[in-house]
Amino acid sequence: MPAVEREVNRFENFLGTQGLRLTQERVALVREIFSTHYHFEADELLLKMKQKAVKISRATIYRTLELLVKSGMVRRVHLGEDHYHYEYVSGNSHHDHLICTTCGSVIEFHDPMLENRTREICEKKKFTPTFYNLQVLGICDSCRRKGALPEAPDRVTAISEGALQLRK
Amino acid sequence: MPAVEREVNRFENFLGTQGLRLTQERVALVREIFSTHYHFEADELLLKMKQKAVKISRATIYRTLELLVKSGMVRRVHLGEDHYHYEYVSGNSHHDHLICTTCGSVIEFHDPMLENRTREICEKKKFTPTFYNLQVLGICDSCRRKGALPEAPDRVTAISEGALQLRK
DNA sequence: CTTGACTTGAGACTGAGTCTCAGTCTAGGC
DNA sequence: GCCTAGACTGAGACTCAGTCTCAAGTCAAG
Repeated sequence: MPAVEREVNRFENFLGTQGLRLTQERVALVREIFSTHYHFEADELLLKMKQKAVKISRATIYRTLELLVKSGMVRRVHLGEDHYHYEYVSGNSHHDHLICTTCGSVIEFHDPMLENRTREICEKKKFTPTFYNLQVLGICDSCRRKGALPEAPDRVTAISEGALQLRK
Repeated sequence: MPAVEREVNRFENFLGTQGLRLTQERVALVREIFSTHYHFEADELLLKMKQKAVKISRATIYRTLELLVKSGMVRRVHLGEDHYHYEYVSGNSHHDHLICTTCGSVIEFHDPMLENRTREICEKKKFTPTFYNLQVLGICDSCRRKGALPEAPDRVTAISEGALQLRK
């Protein structure tokens, strides 16, 4: 079974446990999400479906995304901009993001050492963690080569909350 | 000079370098921010000023916050909810957040080991970081004692982007 | 075929944040 | 003291992601 169909199946199973149905709309969305996108926005999805002449309303998109998040197949993340992004979860692996403030590209990484250290800190503070999220904003290699400056004042200010003064 | 007035001064200096003026409204906002709040929201500020019968419009609040962010005195952060929070920057120290999904409280911490490791990762990926931000969502000690469960499905889903499936 | 629960689209609504514009203020030049 | 340019402000319109409502459609089970 192709990977996408496996995801459709997974979603159907989840829906089953909730007494919900796998409809045409939901199938179409899951296929779209798991075949082309990795990080995406709700509106982007709406647009894509419109382009493909698949009629799905905004409400349904948001509703389906909510279900996908609940099922654990999709995750809602902040990538610096002021609205949500979504990413699908493959193999449930946790990862963090390096986000280029010049071109918007996202590099993922996973680092057990960071994770362990974070856990240690939580223990020390008697905090029971359920989820953690590390974002690093900056300039990716290819943008730096093109001469992008770390300053990028507008974007950085807009995104990232006073980054400027951290740099000396 | 009391701490708050020192901040007013700092802001005035910044404004000066930009050819901008320190107005009554700006003074009032800086005083408010640096005397009572630590993490706050724009709307909260609007409300407080209204309660104190200080007439300041929403536009001015947002404009002033933008200036404060630019000056580096205030930082804009995402604390899980779907709008911005602000925090003032004292002594420019970087720190991260443990956010309780039950009571909303925020514990700050700073860990050089994490910071170094993050820097190493960036080097490895040839990424030039300008800012980083680590958030951990979970349950604080006092909520846990009161029996709060890590599940808190609604809030966690709403906030935190599929946290549920990370937990086994 | 009926019932009841699930699903959908359309469009109204919300709320944070932004923008515009006309009027006000102020520093600096005369 | 008066003028002027440019900074500043409030009111309210606007935007845009996301949510909600409601009437109509669909489907499974009895």
